[in-house]
Amino acid sequence: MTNKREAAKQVKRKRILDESIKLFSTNGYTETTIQMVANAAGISFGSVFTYFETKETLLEATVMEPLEEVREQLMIINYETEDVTEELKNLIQRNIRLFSTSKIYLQLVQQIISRPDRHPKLLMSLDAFFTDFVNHLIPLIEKGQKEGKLKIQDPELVATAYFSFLNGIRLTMGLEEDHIWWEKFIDSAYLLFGPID
Amino acid sequence: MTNKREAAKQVKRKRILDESIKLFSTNGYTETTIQMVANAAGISFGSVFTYFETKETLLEATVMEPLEEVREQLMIINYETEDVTEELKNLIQRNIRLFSTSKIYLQLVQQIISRPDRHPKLLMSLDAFFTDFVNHLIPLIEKGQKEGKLKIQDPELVATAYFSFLNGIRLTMGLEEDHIWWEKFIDSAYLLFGPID
Amino acid sequence: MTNKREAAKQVKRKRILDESIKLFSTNGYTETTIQMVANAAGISFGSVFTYFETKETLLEATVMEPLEEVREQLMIINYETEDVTEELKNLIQRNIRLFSTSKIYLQLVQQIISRPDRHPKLLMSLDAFFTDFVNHLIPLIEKGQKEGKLKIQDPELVATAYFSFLNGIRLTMGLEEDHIWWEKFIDSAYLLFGPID
Amino acid sequence: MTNKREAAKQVKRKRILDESIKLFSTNGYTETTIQMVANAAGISFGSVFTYFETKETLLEATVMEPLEEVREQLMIINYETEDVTEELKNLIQRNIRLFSTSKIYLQLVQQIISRPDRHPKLLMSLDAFFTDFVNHLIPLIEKGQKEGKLKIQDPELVATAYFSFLNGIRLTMGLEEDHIWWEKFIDSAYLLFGPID
DNA sequence: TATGAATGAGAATTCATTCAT
DNA sequence: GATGAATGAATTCTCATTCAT
Repeated sequence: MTNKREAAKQVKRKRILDESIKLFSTNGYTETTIQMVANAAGISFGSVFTYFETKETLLEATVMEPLEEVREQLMIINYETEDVTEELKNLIQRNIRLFSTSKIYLQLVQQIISRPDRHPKLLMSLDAFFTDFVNHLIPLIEKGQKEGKLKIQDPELVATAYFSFLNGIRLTMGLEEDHIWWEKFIDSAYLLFGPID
Repeated sequence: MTNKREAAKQVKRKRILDESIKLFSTNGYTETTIQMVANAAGISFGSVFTYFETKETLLEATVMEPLEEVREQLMIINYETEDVTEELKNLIQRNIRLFSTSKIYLQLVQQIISRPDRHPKLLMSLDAFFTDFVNHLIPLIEKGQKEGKLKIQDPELVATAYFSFLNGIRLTMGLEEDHIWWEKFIDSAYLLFGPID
Repeated sequence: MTNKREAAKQVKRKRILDESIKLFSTNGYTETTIQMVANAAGISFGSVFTYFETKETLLEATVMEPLEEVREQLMIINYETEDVTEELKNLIQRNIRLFSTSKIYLQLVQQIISRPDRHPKLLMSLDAFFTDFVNHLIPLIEKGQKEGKLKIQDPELVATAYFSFLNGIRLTMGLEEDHIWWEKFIDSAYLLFGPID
Repeated sequence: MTNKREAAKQVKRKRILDESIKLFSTNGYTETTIQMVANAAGISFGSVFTYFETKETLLEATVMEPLEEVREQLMIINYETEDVTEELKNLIQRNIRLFSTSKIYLQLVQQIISRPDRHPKLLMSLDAFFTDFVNHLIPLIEKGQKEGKLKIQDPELVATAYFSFLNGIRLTMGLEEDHIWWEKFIDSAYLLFGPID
């Protein structure tokens, strides 16, 4: 009984969130109206407020909830690998594919980052995410450097550069038509780690 | 006479533009009001319309005019150099310094890029700028590759990757405190070109 | 069985009413929401509608039901008294105490009276109450005048003046801190009846 | 030039204020919409905000500005009078006439007082006004008592009682039709001062 | 040219009421 | 009987743009 109702609620909530990603991403936060979200989700205007107290709250959920999914996929690293080079290339490929298939969501994230003063709460979360990512990558880089597979560089710098590169491509590929190019950037990304031969 | 008057006009126009960059960059287009611009520029809000027909027009000028300055500085390349490696490193350093000192303006540009559907006219211009930049860089990369100083890669890809990297750092450094880090990325950027030895 | 259930209902109904007095009195009719009443009464907001059809109905009950209690206490007059002066002073004392202890309720009543066009039904009831009060008082005043204890004045005028005075104090004491002052007004009120010596 | 424009502004502002008194008084603050005010004043909705920043600001002006006029008229007292009794009667008559002709405004004031927590700023001002009024009246009462014309009572209490009485009549006369009665209350009010003979 | 008053479309949010569970 | 999700009318306030002075 209650479960059924609760389930229905969750479904509806998810629908709102899904449509919000698209709308916020395309139109920006300010220029997306609650009415638009409601229409897209097939519910009445007032109902959006049943699920999200304010527009700001909705944005927060819209940004934060998918972030956890991204985190899960982005943080998969096999530190025990025999072949660091191989692991690194695989990791880059996974990351680039993730970025290339999350265009809409990432566009939204970049809007948030481009307005750092506006959504401070979100910015802090995104910043923490970034730090996490960098810290996850460092051990692998260190391993590669120890094994003489990678040039000696500050691992934090390398990880930061790599993450920046991923984001930068997303930004630039928003300008250009996005195509198979994405895959080509795997090699470029790899270079940032300073592979030796 | 007329010259004096004309000069005064240009000064005022410039003041509006300068304040617009800051305001649009910080508050975003929609959340910056003409009133705010007028206040910042020390004129009445009605006067803004004397210099710019609409808010959109103002944004266009705000984005496009500094772009020319950026272009000038970004496009300086000495193709005749004896030492491609040296020239490349100098170029990267100049570029990174330019990016690190243009934070406010670039934040504005990224807002535009994060909303590709919104300001199509501006997007086209920025896209053209990007293409220009890439095309300017290609000959130097080709020269380096021919001389055996750089790994053989698609020059367009390399140039694109490099430009993306610059933009990506700007994005990420907006998250992190911006500091001497910028300089450190010179080496990372250089790696993207695939230097041999 | 049914009695028990019925009793439980009455208890809940009373709880709603009690909380409504406080909330309507403090926040006004429009700015009190059914949700607030429900929260205060510890029930779900949907349940309020089980007990009161509409918000207006709730207000009516909130104003009218305590009025009967006030009526009972306000209308106690011993017409057969030997000493009119004594009876009058006692009556004033009882009335003033009642008013001083019913601040919250009276504040609500004054809100109703201050918006005569808004709740016409309630206003009629309050008006009838006022007329009743005046009519109840007249015989005592007449008796006092006949016995030469009170100055000859239109008894209806005197009663009206007295009732107005009570209400006026409530209003003014809302401004000032309410304290022992209330008791002091007994003498002032007495003067309105025109005591001789 | 500027004067003409400034004058026109003041006229329009006054029109808004005049209509606001009526509307707020009749419909209450919450149930008066800016649209209603705009319509009544014959201007567009948005223009109200040209003259008053917020609805709350408008209310404040609506309550406070007429208060100064009331103050002027209410505070006229000739302390040097030969005949305190006469002066007192005249004063009461003036006050009662003022109250009887300011019904609409006073109804608004009473709404404010009936919601003490809502408009704290206004309440403080009204409270200060009340204190002023009482303090102005005290010397005359003291004089009357010294001259043996008035019964010895705490002058502050008497003044407070008198002011409360005036307000109470306004409240009660809101219930009853307002008529010549007002004038009749002059004698009742006079009694509050405790005249001897 | 400069100013700022006037306008009104548009947006977020609130809330009484209804009604399915 | 109790609950709370759904609805949409209603309201305040914002702001680009126009235009008279």
